[in-house]
Amino acid sequence: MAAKLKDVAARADVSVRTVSNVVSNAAPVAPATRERVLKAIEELRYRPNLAARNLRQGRTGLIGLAIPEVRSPYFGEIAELLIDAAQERGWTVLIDRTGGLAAHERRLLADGPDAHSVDGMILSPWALTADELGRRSATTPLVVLGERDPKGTADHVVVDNVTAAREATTHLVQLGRRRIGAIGLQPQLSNGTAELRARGYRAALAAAGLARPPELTRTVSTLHRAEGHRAMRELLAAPVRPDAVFCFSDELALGALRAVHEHGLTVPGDVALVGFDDIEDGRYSTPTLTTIAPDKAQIAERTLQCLADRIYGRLGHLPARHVTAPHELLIRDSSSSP
Amino acid sequence: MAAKLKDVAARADVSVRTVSNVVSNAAPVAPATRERVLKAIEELRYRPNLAARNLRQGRTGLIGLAIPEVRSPYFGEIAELLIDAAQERGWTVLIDRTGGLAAHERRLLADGPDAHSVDGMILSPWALTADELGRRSATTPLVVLGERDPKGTADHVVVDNVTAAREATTHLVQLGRRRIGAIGLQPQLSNGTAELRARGYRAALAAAGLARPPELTRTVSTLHRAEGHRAMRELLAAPVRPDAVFCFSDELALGALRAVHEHGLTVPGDVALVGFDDIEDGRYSTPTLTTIAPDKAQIAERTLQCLADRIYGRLGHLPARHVTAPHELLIRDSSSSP
DNA sequence: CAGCCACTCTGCAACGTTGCAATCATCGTG
DNA sequence: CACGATGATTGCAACGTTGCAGAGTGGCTG
Repeated sequence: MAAKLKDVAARADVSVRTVSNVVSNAAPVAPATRERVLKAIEELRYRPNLAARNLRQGRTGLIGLAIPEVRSPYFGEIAELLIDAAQERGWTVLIDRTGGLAAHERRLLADGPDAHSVDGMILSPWALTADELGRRSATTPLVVLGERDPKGTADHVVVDNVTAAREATTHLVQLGRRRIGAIGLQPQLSNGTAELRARGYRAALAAAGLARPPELTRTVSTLHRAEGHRAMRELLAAPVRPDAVFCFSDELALGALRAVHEHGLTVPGDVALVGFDDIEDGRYSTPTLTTIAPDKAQIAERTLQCLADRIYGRLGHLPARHVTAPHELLIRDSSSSP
Repeated sequence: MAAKLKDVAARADVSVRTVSNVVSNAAPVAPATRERVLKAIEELRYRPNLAARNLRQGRTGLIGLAIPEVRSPYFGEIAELLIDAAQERGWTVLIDRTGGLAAHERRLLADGPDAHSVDGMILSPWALTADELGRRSATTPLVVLGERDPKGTADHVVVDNVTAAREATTHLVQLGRRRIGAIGLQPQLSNGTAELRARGYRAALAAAGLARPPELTRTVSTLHRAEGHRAMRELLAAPVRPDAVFCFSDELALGALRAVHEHGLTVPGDVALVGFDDIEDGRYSTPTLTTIAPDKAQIAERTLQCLADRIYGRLGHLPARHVTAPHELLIRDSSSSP
């Protein structure tokens, strides 16, 4: 049987309330008393009962994190940083894998994760439209990762996808490439990210006065390697072969890289590649992968900052905040001309 | 204000207890009454308060998962499968990243994750000795991932590391390789896994009558790519260069792969490589990576099976179980002789 | 020395749920 | 028709904690 406040109180010969005051620093306690209580706590190995505390305070100490998948390198890295940032603030993260399913995401918005009550939610939506996000009725503080409706009711933490994609594409232009393709469009998803990156891609080509033949862009169903692999094979099979491709994720780029090699061509010699996300894999692939690196640490930090502000009500009912985290173009071997 | 049982009861014109009975199926309720209650629940958007339920029942519905890191592909994949398996059983997984620190792991064993109470724990120890695991005083059901003291008090779910490592090494022998190195020994860790794989590696060489010069084995501080990269560089710089290397993880192997390429050599032509874990990255690297593939789905499933048995007391106080999940040697391009 | 204040400490009640035991209605059976 | 069995429903208490209001103690001030 675990020790409770009552047991500690009996042993230290004080009231239950005083023990509680020591434990949670709710009211001043005389040094001598505090000492005695702490000793009793130690001896009985007392640990507060979270369920009771939560019931009383209406807080759970839990943060819900809903992401499409844990195993993907990008989300894995983000999840880890978020978990660390949450831990620093005394929260524990409860992970919910949406699998990118709209129904699952919708349920989360309405009910919270797994029927567990949480103090706040971090959602990385995949299939949900900005509209649905905006209409959400739940009152749990929510921070959305990724660009969405600016008029939405929730805080957003984003990177500037249009600018980043433009920079990536412009980099390829400056290498002297002229048939620059793109892999990663997702017209079937209401997910705005792919569209924003596509916009940056087109803007860069337009600025360079380059043609934008539709056969140089490929849509994908997921951002996984397999899709990048398939898409690149299609591009290489077409009559007009690209001499560079901007992939909307590093995983797509790694799949594409493999397809190029299988086709007997070289990277960056025949085809230059740029990815997006700066996952660790890209630093050890052959060749290493040029990529857009979002500042993930800052994304995590600002996300929790937003959440904390909402939970502790520091923002009152201010309108939703839009935080843009910085990014950087990391030029590595897949796009350097040796 | 969220609706509670009382509100629903008032609206459905029944007692609080009856609503509770409908919600938790604790006692039979007449169809008509149930209907009325469900309607009220719907209208008021009632959701049970978990904190109160937990307080009353002494259960939390939470499972702690403690792993060294979330971002690593292997643990990410395992975590995802565990989360899914837990969800099927109505549990929510709470992830605690130990960072592979002994102190952190020790604290977990004593206190549980983040001072949150959980119904059960899954621990993938990194730095903890079998001895410390065995001396654990906490009574929370615990399942340990990875081989440890067979006399321990906790259930274990493992793969047969010795056999797997022997198979991997024997495969290299059968390719005709004679200077077969190993990357991944971790003598500084009490973690038994590396030692077991090393044992299998040595056994295979001994069985083939091959020499085992110590300069062909490399220790590492972590299982990351960077360490594999460094270790392989050292092996290639030595006077006796290996013609094959068994890496104790796929990440090590991918780092090693890069080092081989940087050295102007080819895989598998000059050096054949075999990894361990079957992470997704290895299926898309160039060349694709031969590896030992543990049956991760089964690891997750059996782990939760064990945990459920403990939590629901089906096993009573039976001695600790040792479950061995199957594995498989997947031969891919990094070790085929084209 | 009365009066006040600051500092500690305390008891009570409540958070929302469920286990327990009791009550009430209904039905089948001897 | 009486009685027990069965089924449906209920009230009370308790889980371990903290907010609140208040009591006790001692010192300082006027």
